[in-house]
Amino acid sequence: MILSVASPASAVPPPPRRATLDEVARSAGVSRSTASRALSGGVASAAAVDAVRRATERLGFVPNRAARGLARQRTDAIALVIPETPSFIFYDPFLAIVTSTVSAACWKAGLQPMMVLMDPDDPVHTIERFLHLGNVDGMIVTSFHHNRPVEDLLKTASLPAVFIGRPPSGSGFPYVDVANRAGARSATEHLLGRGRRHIACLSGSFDMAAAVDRRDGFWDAHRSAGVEPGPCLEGAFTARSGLILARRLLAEHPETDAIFAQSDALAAGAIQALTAAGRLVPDDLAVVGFDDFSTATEVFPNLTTVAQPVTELAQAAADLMIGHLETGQWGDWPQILPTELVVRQSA
Amino acid sequence: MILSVASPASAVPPPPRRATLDEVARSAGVSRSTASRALSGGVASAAAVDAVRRATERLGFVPNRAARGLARQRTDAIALVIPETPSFIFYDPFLAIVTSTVSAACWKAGLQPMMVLMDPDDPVHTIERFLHLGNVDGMIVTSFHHNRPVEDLLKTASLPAVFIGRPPSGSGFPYVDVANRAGARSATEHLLGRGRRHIACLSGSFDMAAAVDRRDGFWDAHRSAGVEPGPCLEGAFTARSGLILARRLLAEHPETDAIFAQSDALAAGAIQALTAAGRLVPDDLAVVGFDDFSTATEVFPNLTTVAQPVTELAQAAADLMIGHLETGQWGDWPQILPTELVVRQSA
DNA sequence: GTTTCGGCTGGAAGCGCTTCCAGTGGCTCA
DNA sequence: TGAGCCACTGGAAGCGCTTCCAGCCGAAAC
Repeated sequence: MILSVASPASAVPPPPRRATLDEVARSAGVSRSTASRALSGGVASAAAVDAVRRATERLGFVPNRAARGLARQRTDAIALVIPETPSFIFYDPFLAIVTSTVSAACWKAGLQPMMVLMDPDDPVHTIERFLHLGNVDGMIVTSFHHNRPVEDLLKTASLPAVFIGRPPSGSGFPYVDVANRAGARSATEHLLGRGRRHIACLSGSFDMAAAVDRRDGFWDAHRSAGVEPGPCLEGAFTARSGLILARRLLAEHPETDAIFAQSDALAAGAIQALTAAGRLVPDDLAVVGFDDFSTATEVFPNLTTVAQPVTELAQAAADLMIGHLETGQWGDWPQILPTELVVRQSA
Repeated sequence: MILSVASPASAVPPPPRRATLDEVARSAGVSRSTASRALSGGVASAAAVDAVRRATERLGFVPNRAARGLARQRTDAIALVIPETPSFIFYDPFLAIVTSTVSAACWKAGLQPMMVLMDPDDPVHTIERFLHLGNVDGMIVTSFHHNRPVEDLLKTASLPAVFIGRPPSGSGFPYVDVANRAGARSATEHLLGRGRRHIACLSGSFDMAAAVDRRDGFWDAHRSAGVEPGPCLEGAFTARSGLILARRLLAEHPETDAIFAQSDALAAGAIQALTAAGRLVPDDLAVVGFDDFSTATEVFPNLTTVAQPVTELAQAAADLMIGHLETGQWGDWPQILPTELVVRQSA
């Protein structure tokens, strides 16, 4: 398998020893305690702080994380738990935004974010091992599918946790979410308002709360309008699923004149199927999506969709976690962020 | 911004204190030293090992990572450095494979992988801060663009490092790579073999070694065949770039009868542009890609492409790093893995 | 001039683990 | 029977940091 292995003997020097607080203190002419206080904002005279600061720079001192963690009984790291297999994660814009937002928030707060994924070969165990290892102070969980073992695991990990997206069962974890139900309702009302009367719903998997909530919103709108809701087909939040479900829909429910797709990807897949079947969007069938990610304006016709504030959502989760770490108290939750219908061409 | 903040008073109990080695030792009726040895495979009688194992289970003991790290002077964590902004990373199949492979390899070796991305607002500093914090034993760097500050940074971090993909300048870092040049050559030879004489190359950015090497392979094939190479257009390794470059190509070099695209994404984008322009693939223009990711069989016509063994590549990098951590020595490098031309419909 | 106070300080005791070192006891071998 | 080994063990000394606790000093209060 290996083609070439020419071997220029190791060129990389062994890492030089790092300076310790002791050395900094000595170099600054103060005690270790004072140096420590000066660095971490405890009581210390201006002169001491200054001397320590200078010594720190002179020696290139960087505090040892393990030692600090040991002494303070905290790791200053938090886990971003995404119980999905890596291959999936890398195609989901939602997770991309969540990851980068949470990471940025952590860095700003002096915390180290760590991504915890699931090893497909050994799903529960990798997470368990990580969380129980006591190397994080808390966790932010997202993209959570209803899954007893994992949920139990998170509970027994006895770590503070925040969920992004309502946990499926009433597990008592603090969480933030968007107004899925209201958003779905407004999307459906938009379709009803345009005179559509045979509206189908393409849904993500019902093991996720978002899918359930959006379906309920879809039903709410129908109930209020006194219109019989069309079929609700369950799949996944992906384009591929949209394609498949839309094909099935055309075959089984030819009277359908509108689709509420629970994600932009589902909508995009559906539009692909509709177009392939010679149906015009929005004339023959109107389509509304959910997300307002970049896909929404990359497909033709551009998607009418329910915009959800993912950045704010992730930020809220991070704030909740960070606040708890700092104060020991949970801030207000659940925080439910509003969605907004963005009308474009597809409906 | 926040819609609802009903607040069920904090329901999450404070984490219970964890058992320590001392307690395990006492419970097992041995000394702490013996317990430590029993757990980490040092010399210890079978009876002692067994007693400690049982006590460990009874007490739910999990070793404290910080304490262990402090005592052993190592963190048992390694950084996967991807100097890209998060938004980019999440759409790259190469990185998806690398990430999951490296993670799995680390877990297997008892190491904690940590993803280090670039904060777009503060590119160098986030990495610097992380690496200098001394919380990893080594790093695996990939998707590296030529970038002096970052390269210097990696050097001064004085951590053992392995690159996936040849570092642009001869920086002396151990690395693994695929045979980019040979792969590109074989792709080009395939096109020449089919009688194409006006072959263009759509390239990724030349600040990455892969783009340079693949271009060189493209030229190699032409030189050997005594054929004048067509233009080489530089962009990025993305579908969008493929679309744009192919349009330009059609306008500026209408005689072109084949395209060697340096990635599947580039090829897919190019095919989209060609199809839109009414050109038939492969009849009017043949297209060869590079990667053999899932895109290759998702576009129409299916891509003839150069398959690269990304999983093996990532595994090799992880092995190199892990080996160094265990032995203090670098294994053979560079390891250059072979590519293979997969012939499908597009050429 | 003495007491009181408050701001700073250094010493020392850990945090939970690893590992060196000097045993201890049971064996084998002469 | 005693010397010599060997396998195993516990004590103790750290790893580098934080933090409690006295103690010191000068300034304010009496």
